[in-house]
Amino acid sequence: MNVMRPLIHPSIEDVSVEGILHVLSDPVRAAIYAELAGSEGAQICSNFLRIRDRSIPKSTLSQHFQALREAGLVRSERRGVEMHNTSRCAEIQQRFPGLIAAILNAHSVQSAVRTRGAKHKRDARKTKVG
Amino acid sequence: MNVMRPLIHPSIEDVSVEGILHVLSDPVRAAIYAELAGSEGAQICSNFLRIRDRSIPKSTLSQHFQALREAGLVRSERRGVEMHNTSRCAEIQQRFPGLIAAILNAHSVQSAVRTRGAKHKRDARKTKVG
DNA sequence: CCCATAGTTCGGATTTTACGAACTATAGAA
DNA sequence: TTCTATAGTTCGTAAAATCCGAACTATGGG
Repeated sequence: MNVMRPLIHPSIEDVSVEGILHVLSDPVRAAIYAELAGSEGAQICSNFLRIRDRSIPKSTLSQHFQALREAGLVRSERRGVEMHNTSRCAEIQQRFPGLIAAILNAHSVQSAVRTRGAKHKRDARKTKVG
Repeated sequence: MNVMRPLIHPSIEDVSVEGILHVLSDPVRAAIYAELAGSEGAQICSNFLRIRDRSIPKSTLSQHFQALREAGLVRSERRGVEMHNTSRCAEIQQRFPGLIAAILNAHSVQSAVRTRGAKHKRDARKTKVG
C-alpha cells in the first residue's frame, strides 16, 4: 500500500503566472530552477542536495521538485533509479514572453550585488525591520 | 496603548526579487499592484475593497498593502484620514530591468485568455489535480 | 467634545511549509 | 530469486504564514 503517485505536468495553457511567481519566490527553488534553465541536459534531484552553500533535506528537496513540476516550470522523467529534470522554459517563453528571462536576470543582478557588497542576509524574502 | 507602527519603506537596494515575486504571487495583490502601476495619481486603500469581482475584508486589505509596501513595491503616505498609495515601478525598473513589465504583461496575457476561453478557475495559484 | 471615515492591530482558526522517519521503486550483484 | 544499494516519495507532526471579524487608533469636521 501507499503507492507512489504519478508525476503531474500541467499542459502549458494551464500554467499560471501566480503559480510561477509563487514557486520562484522561494530562494532554494529559484536557485534550482536557474541551474536547470542554464544547463544543457537534464539534472537529477540529488545534484541539489547542496545548493548555495546550504544543505537541503531530501524530503524537502522532493517537495520543491514537486512544486516546480506542478507549477509547470520543470519536466521530470524517471530513468531507472533517478529522476531527470529539465526546465520547460521554451514553452513558458511562448506563453509569457520575457517573464522567465526577466526573473532569472533579476536574480543574477541581485546576487551580483550581494557578492560584491557588504551586508549579507540569510533569507531576504522578508526584509523585516524591527 | 497599542500605538500604530510607522510605515516601513525599504530602500531600493534592499528590495529583493524573492520578495517581489512572493508579493505578486497573490492574485489580489497582483491586481492591486497592476491597478496602481497603471494609474496616474495615487490611490487610496478603500478603492480596493472590491477588486476583480471579489470583496476583500478591510483587515486583509490592510495587510496586503503592508506586504506590498514592505516588499518595496508601493509607497504609502498618509494624507489626512486616508492613505495615498503609488507604485515604485520606476525605481524597481532601475534595479531589476524588465521584471515588473514582464510580470504585468504575463498577468494580462493570462487574463486575456481567461476572458475569452472556456474554463474558469477561482484561484489558479495551485492547479492541483486529484 | 462627539461623530464619521479610513485604516490598523489583535486573536484565533485555517492553511501552508519544513523535515525526520519510514516507505516505494529500480538496478545490479550474489 | 533474494539481497543490497541508491534515488526519491509519502507520512506525521511541529512551526510558520495567512485570513478575517472585532476592537482599536488616527484624523477631520461639525
